[in-house]
Amino acid sequence: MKPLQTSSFQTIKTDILQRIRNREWQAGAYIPNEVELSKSYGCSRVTVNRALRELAEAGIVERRRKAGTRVVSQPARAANLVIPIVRKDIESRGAVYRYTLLERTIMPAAQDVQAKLALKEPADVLHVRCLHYADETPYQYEDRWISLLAVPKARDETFDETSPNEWLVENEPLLDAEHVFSAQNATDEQARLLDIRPGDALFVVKRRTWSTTRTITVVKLYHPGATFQMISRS
Amino acid sequence: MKPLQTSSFQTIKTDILQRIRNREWQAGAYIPNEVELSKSYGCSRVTVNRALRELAEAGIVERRRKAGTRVVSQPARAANLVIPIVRKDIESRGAVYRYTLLERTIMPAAQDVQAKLALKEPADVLHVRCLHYADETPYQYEDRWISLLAVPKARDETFDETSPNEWLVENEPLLDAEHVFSAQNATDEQARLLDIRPGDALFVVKRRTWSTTRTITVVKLYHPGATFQMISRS
DNA sequence: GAGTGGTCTAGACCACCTG
DNA sequence: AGGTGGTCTAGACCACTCA
Repeated sequence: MKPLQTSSFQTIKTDILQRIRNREWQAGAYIPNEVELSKSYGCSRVTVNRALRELAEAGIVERRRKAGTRVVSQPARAANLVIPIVRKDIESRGAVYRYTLLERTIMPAAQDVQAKLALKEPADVLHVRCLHYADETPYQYEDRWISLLAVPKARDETFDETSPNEWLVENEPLLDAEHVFSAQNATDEQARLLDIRPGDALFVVKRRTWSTTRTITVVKLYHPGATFQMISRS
Repeated sequence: MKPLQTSSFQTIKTDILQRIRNREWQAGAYIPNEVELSKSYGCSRVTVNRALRELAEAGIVERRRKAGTRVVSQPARAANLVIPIVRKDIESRGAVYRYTLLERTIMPAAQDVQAKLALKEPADVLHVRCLHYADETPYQYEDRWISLLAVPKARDETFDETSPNEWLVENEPLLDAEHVFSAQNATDEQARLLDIRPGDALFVVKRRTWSTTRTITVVKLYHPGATFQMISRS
């Protein structure tokens, strides 16, 4: 399945994982320090360090200076989740992508929007609602608020052809983001737009993106049948 | 918010990210190689390597030997998602945890179960259904299949007191796992168990865990109002 | 104060890939 | 064939934090 990893730090990482699995190193216990491990593995300390660092990033062990490295008792499952760009997601399934703009409004931020975008004073915001189709079937409904204080350029963009998703990736790339996933029943309007029945379960993704200080956009994505998959390998 | 990172590779990583944001290094373009970067930053190549490696892991750049390092055009959003152990999740919200066993049956695997657990021949499997409460309110309904071929010890465990979740964490820790998230409407039975209305939107997590070769468990978790949060920092 | 992990360096060899 | 990233080493200094 996976290509053979012959690098030394990988071998060491796997070996340490084995020992933890076999209870040779019990949960909660401290494992030998880097110097001792490097001696027993016959490698340099840096190599052991990399193995242990990656295990710590995976949540398998905890490390603290002076204290040492300890096996985490009940590690929470952690894994990398990838949320693709809608168009690519649809196209990778072999479907034809189409985009429709439903609304594009500029207005002063209302109380709740001001809070969502963490605006300190009232300011103009851009409200965009749109639909993404896969083979002419509604795939995702997008409801987005953009702070014009943070992205003034967005004022001149019509979003007729380009979806806000892609426009922002082009114009404000690599923002920090927070995602919250949940399930909710489709409202009448959502059902009409997505061509499903009211009450049908929707997979909802709320995304907030920001640059150093300013919150830039808040978006809610509604998928009727969407699933997210993630694989974690120890 | 975040502690100041004064380490050299962090500084370099941030600087490279800045240059990509500022379009100094355009999407799709190759950036200078490690030797050149280490000269311009006045550091060793290993330090640049670590910065670039982490950016590659974050999906910001792509690296190939001989070719070099290229800025990814439209990086898919990636982030680390943490799925805590139910009990810890509930207790961390300040609620009281309680567990109830609904069913514990040993039977030969039916066709579909055999497929789910990737069993090559018919074998006994353990079916466990249970409920997790937060402050006496149903919080999660769990429907799990355990391969007794892979975990024979489970045959002697009653799961009266300990939930299969925690029992497995204790007895078969650190398994590889695959998660699939989706939304679905509650069936009549699910609604009754979770004390909600039929049709209410449920957040569903399907988890498959395995060790080197054998699939060990398949579990479906149904949350009425559950949300998962994840934060990605560039 | 002292032990541990966190990081950096200079140099080296190798694996992989592209031209 | 040659350039690039991937990794390793030995030694070093530093930062953190526990006792």
